[in-house]
Amino acid sequence: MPAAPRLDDGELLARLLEVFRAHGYEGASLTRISAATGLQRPSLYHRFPGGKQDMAVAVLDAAHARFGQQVLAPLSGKGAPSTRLRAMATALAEFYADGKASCLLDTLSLPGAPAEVRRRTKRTLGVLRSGLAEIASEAGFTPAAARHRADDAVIAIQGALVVARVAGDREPFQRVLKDLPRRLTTPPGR
Amino acid sequence: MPAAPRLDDGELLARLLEVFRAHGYEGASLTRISAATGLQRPSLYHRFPGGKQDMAVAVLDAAHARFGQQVLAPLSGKGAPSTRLRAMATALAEFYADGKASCLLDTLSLPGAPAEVRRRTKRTLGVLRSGLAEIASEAGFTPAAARHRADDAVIAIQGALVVARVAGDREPFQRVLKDLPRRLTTPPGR
DNA sequence: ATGTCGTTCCCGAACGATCGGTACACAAGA
DNA sequence: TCTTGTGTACCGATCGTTCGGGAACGACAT
Repeated sequence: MPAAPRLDDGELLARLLEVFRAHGYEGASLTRISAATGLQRPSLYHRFPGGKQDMAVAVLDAAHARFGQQVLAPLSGKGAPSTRLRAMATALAEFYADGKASCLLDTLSLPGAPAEVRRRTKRTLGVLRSGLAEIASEAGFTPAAARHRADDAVIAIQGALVVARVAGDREPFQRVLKDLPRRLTTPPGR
Repeated sequence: MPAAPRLDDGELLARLLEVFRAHGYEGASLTRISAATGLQRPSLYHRFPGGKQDMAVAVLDAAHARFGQQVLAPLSGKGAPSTRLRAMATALAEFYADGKASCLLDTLSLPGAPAEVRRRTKRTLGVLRSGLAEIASEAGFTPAAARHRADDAVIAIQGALVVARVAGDREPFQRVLKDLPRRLTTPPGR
């Protein structure tokens, strides 16, 4: 029927992702978004009738899905837990551009973002925690210990991304990823 | 000599700290700052001629100083490293309101903040890393190992604050603080 | 082939509101 | 009176958003 989009939905969401994760919700002005996508502001409203909040929600939903497929799915595969965790670390490195990119869950969770947006950050963080807890449990930890290990891993990833952004030093992030299997499988007494 | 300020500098900086650490640089609009301090915008320009950037810099400098006195100073005291680290954990808990407050280094390091501001976040993070590395070194680690331990501790603190904000769950933050002494003093093989 | 028609996509222009910032006058203590 | 702090009023620019219309395309009737 109609005219072809200048930017297919996937590419558009990818550009939006970059803007939101770099600048946060309030920092992602429509002018910046317009510049990053090549679409004028009114055109963005054609794609996202709900405006900026719609864009952020779409980005979070897409990231949630991509996270499930690329990062969490390998955890449910076959092979030793440590093998699967190494696969996950590789996926995480790509997801966060080796530490160069910030995490949406961080930048979109400030109180300036709409409640709907913040709720989605909470949801995605929840599935990440649960996914890691499950594999830690599978590696032999009690449920409580597995939950602690998983939280420590999530904390390490998020913290490493903050350090990478603030200090401009990606080495800690890479080390965290490398240590991920040990973190979630090695028993405490060595 | 002259008219007394409605708010002494300390209280003013404390209010500014809350706004900046909650909303980040771009989210900390002068309207929000005005509401939080009770001062009209022109009055803020009287206190900070350089405007918003001056306020952010002043907040970071004050936090840097307070951080040095309340958090880092206990590390140079006497007693076993683990004892000093417990004192530091207590100070950190207060500094971050038990996990309810975000970290300035996180929220003020987004690319929307002026370079001068981001540089200060980098500086403060640097002294934190160095301070922790020093005490880990004192606890018997090689310089390289101490640096890793310190980075892991910093990462854990920052990550725990992100998790606390996103998930509204402060338990991981409290656990990180509790584990701080072990993290920086216990040898790897248990 | 030709002409509309509905649909999809995009943009120029403009809206009210808020942004960061300023000029200036008044109020209060030395 | 002189200095310092605050408030009223206002600046241009940008904020997120809306309106209306033009361009491209498939469908359908002539």
